[in-house]
Amino acid sequence: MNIKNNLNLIYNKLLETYSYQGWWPFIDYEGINPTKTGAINGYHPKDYDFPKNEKQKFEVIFGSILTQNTAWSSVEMALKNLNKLVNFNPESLLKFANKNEEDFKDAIRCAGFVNQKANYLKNISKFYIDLQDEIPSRKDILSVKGIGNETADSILLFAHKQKEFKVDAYTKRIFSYLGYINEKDSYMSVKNFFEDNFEGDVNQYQEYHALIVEHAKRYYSKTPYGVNDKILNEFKIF
DNA sequence: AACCAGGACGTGA
DNA sequence: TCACGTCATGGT
Repeated sequence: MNIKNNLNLIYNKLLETYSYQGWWPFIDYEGINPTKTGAINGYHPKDYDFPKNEKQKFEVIFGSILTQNTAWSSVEMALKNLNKLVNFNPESLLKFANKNEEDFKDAIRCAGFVNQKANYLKNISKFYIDLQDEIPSRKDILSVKGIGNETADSILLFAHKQKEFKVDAYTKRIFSYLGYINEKDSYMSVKNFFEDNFEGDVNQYQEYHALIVEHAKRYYSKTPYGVNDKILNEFKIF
């Protein structure tokens, strides 16, 4: 059993099944991918040249925080609300959040955890205002309160196009079901597993994560996870 | 009406 | 380290 090869074979299988996912979605970009579950706008299949500007970069960064344990449809509404109140840059957000705390919270309330996320958005904004370099280190991003492993990789991979594999609950469900990892493995061990064994560039890192989400939404959202997953059944290794 | 959603943090063992 | 409670809201 060649695990290293299997991670690439699984990637190919998912890509063949669902095609290009066009992540990260943007609220002001009209892409089309009718096969995707949930929202169909904002995705840009097969185009990896994002973010195209600073505004989109911070849309990814703010969205990465807003989507913590939250459905994307809710995040999309929050971003649309926010877009009417502030420009997607750290100075604008921080200024508005401090002067109009309640309006700011009302805008993002639909994404849940409003009190926490309001603070997290202000924290990351301060971080980028003070940032000296163009691209922050993973360690420095993690020092921001509200940015954990997954959000850090989300920001690095989709906002800064850094080759960091993003792991989420779906990733663990699929690959523990198939027998490649254990459900309770640490974030970093799963991340390292993919980075050591999946051969792909930064665009394929983005695509793999998006494909995992698409696949997991269909077969790994209800327990027992994976029982109806016939697509990846051939890759089970136990 | 319980359960889940593209997690992170604080606490106590 | 690690398991567990908490954080909020909307959809199914």
